[in-house]
Amino acid sequence: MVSSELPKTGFLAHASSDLADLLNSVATEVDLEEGEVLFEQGDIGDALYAIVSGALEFSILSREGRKLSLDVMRPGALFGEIALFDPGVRTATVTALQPSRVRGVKNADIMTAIRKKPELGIDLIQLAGERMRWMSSQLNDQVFLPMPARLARKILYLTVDGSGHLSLLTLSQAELAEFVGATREAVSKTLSSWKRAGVIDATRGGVRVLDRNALQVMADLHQV
Amino acid sequence: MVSSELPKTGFLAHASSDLADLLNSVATEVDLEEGEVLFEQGDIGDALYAIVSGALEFSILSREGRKLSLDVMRPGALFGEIALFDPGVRTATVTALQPSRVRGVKNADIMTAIRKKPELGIDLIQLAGERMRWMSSQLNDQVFLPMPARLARKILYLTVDGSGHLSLLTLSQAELAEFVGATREAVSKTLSSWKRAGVIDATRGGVRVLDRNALQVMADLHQV
DNA sequence: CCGCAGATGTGAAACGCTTCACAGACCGTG
DNA sequence: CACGGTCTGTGAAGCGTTTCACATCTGCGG
Repeated sequence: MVSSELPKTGFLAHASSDLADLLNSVATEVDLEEGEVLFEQGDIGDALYAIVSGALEFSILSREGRKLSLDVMRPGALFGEIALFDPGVRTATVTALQPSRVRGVKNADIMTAIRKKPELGIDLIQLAGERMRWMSSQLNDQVFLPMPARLARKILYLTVDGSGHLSLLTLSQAELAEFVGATREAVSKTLSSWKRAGVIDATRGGVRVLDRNALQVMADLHQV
Repeated sequence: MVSSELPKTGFLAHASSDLADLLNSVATEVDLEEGEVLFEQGDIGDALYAIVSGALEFSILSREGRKLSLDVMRPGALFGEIALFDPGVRTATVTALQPSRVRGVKNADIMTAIRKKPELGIDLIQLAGERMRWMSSQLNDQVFLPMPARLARKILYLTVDGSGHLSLLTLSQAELAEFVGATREAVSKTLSSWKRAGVIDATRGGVRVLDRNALQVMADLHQV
């Protein structure tokens, strides 16, 4: 049923072993191609997932088809926890950005596991808590910050990686625009001005961070 | 320690009895005057609260002091669940809109209770799930909807009450503006136009809904 | 019943972002 | 190596909302 090693990064790094045990016993593995959708906002879902390898995008959609991307999730990340005890409509869409492998555990299996090992329930509440904090900060940013500050924050956020900082972010300007909730043109214009200032270097299909501190300043400024 | 009856409305209406038992045994009661702040974004907190009576406002703050109000919570509502297993900085501010009474249960007490009654952990994950769904919809609204649609939605949302619909919403236009994330002037102008159309009636310090269906339409429209 | 503070109405100007339109750059593929 | 499609840069006009500046209303305390 399970064929590959579970990573010890992301949320899994500090969760109790009960969670890893669960993912090693009753989970089913799913492989995704680049661009494949694991589940979509509006689907009925009752499974929690853990990322084994690859990278998945987490986004929400408007009724008119506009997309707001929120996160790029990497190995060790857990998601889909809302559906755990409130199996129902998914509130977000998850898409593979690269060929990826995930493990899913069904609602019912987690319920029985929690009744046997309450510690597991505590882990999952903590997971939900972290997600809530994070969602709350996203709402804060979207409501209170002007576009350039949101852009700076997302670039900084998406270039941290367990150990340290990645300087290169491989997202097109169109994709970045979906992350900040703005148009490609607006993103292009601010990136251009930052490039002129030597803060970043923009190449086709990617952004390289040159001066992290300067970006940090942009992220706090309310005017450019 | 506990002197008054716990309501059977809100989240408490469909939670397991373990939760009510917990709130009846180890909880401490707090009385709040109108305008009093129970906790503030940034505080360290480790308690979950249930509302016994009154009404509390749930809001988030920007660093510059702007406020986005999200909800008015009423008897039977539970909140502060993020702090449960991730005791740390509160992500929101809770203020009494009227004299209110709440019951708080500490992190540690809930942890021991869950280890004895795993069912309780399931209840709390469900609570977290509901909150997540709701936060997600708030983010969706704020990002994708124009101000008039957000205003219509908030008015509709804040005038439902367990049994049916309240027609009168007692919030000033300035307060409504904080709920929709806009200025008082902008809110005043759209309310005026709706008043002219006979959809609502605006009096000093309150809005009365006359035509719920028409408001429903405004809530879905992307242009006025 | 007067006065006054807070609540509401409304217009004009400014601003940030979108929309639209298009030009140029890059890159895989035939 | 030329072509087509995607990605990027940028200007001009438009739109919704904020900001600012007042006028007006309303209810309560003196």
